[in-house]
Amino acid sequence: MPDAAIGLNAVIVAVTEEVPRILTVRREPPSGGPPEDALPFGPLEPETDRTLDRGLRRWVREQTGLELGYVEQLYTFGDRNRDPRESHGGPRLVSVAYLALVREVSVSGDARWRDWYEFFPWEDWRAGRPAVLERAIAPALERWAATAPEPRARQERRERAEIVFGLGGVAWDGDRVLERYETLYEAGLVPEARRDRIERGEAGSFPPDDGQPLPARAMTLDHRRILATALGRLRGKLKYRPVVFELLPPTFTLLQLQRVVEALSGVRLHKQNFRRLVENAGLVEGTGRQDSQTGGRPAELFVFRREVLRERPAPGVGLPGVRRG
Amino acid sequence: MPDAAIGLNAVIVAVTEEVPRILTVRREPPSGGPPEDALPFGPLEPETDRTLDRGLRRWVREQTGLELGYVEQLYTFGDRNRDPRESHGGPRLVSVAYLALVREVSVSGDARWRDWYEFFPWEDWRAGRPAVLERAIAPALERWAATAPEPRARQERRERAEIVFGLGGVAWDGDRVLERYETLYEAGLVPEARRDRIERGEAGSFPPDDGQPLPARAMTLDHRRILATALGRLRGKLKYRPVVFELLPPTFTLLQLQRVVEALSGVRLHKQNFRRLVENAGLVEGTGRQDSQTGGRPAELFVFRREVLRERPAPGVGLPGVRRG
DNA sequence: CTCGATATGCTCAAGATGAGCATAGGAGAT
DNA sequence: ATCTCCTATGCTCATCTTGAGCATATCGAG
Repeated sequence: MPDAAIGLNAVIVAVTEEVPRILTVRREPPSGGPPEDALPFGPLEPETDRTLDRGLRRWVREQTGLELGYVEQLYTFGDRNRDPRESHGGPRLVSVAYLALVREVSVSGDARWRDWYEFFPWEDWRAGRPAVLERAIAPALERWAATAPEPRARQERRERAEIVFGLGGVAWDGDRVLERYETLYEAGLVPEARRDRIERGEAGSFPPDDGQPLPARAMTLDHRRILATALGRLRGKLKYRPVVFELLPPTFTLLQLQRVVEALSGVRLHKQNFRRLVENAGLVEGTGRQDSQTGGRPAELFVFRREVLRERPAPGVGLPGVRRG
Repeated sequence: MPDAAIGLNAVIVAVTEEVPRILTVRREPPSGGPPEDALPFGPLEPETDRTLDRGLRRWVREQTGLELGYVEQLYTFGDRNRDPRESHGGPRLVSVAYLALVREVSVSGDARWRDWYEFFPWEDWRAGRPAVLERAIAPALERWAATAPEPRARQERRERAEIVFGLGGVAWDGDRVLERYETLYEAGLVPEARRDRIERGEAGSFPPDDGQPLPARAMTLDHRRILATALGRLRGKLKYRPVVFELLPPTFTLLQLQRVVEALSGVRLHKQNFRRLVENAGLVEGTGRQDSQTGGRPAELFVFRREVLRERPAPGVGLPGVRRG
């Protein structure tokens, strides 16, 4: 049975000051050149790592000094030539990606926290519909659609662009982060699409926008795809599992909770309805104590109510009162 | 970088005559003995399989003659000693499991279709709360809880049993298939738990019910765990993506649609509300033609409405009017 | 043409959601 | 002291969704 190497990637998420952040390290790209942002990653040690997530925890500890708590498997990436070294005799690299949620924010080594919306500016609707959508994405996707050879394919590309980016009257669906990234990749609007094609020797003239990638931070290899997978999964999970609390201190105000949910989902919520939902769902419990750092009337401090797991089949925060863009 | 072997597993689902079926093959267990049920599986060929799902399609074709359509990655299983051959010098085996939905039901080789509820009888609530819950599962889990060494651990086991199996007044959550299977595994109520412990040389006296596994069909290795993962994922996905239609002929009556949803989710639905939901959601479109095989008033034939993908962010069938057990 | 069976239409109460008004209770400025 | 600016928190109300069930339609079989 032929062999392959198993890699482990971690998307480590924290939210501080209303900014969702992910932990990155700096790595030289395999083809040489200046260091790029990367997710913490490393190989599984088949001899010593009893389970995949233990291997992951070991690697993260070694690279960043962080002890992970909540961890969840995301997806396994195994296309050939994810890493260009494969074409030069390297082994087939299959990577298992994980999502981790943490509270702490002190890291060591070359690790640093970055706002995840630097990598996906079009995903943050908290200040309204991002301008990059109309200004850059919509016209570039229209050029992409127009250059398809068949009328049928042009139609399909337009439809896809409208559905995933909420153009032409279609509603925005926050969870489709990965579909949006993949559409941009196929349209040649992210620099890694071009880089990958060059490395594979397929530098055709095909996608029209190769010269002007969108204003967003890139990552090494396919790490931005992994990040998009993580963001989409987390946004979805928020709605039916009480995972936000992994990102909050043990005690918090309802506005803090709301801000974290907003940071992750990328939309602003209606405050009163948010509280009603969270309280009626029995997700939280007042402590009687107050937080006077609010700059206004002091807010009550709440804790997560574990019993909710007994009472409700799928307790999550939902997104009450999303402001329609 | 040390190497490992990549395996690919397929959970292939079809629904015929209101029975959800999965495709199994017969395989000798690694330790010898009579053949057991297994999921179609085989190694990734790093040289020839460009992507993981291509490798999977190739293997399924070779083993069963089936061409897969809809395919979705489920989970990657990588614990050490999933396959006992590892302890005898074999390579570390990491398996990527996939879910596939098909319509066709003719297969070749030693492949055969099996009712998936044979493997999980407690998951089928269509004829009311399964008797095995009260008769066997609840008391066995209580024994398991009672034998925990610490009072705290006893409490935690009871709570877990109640939450995942809907005991003691907790509502049944159809999606938690995997959590239920894993609870039974830890409690020693499925034969593979005992088998794995013996193979690892840990045949302690610890779980109390080792002698009397539940009346359910087992599978080789950890394939029943993979199957539980698939069932849970499919039940969840049903609610927010129009995947049922992958299992139906292009044209169908609303009752056929309802029966397939019921077969998968394991609960009976309120008919009128189901139609209202499905029609209001714009998931289907009448064709004007009728099916007169109903044994009653002829039913209109419907088709899936692709446009729904444009209109709704998360179109799925939901489960309106679940009869509370 | 009546029975049994299923399809399909409709109603109605209860609950959830979207949106906004109104009041409460702090801190800092005047 | 009191005014002003904040944020917290309580409450209302129209609208939509859901759960449940009644009533009627339309077929085949006897």
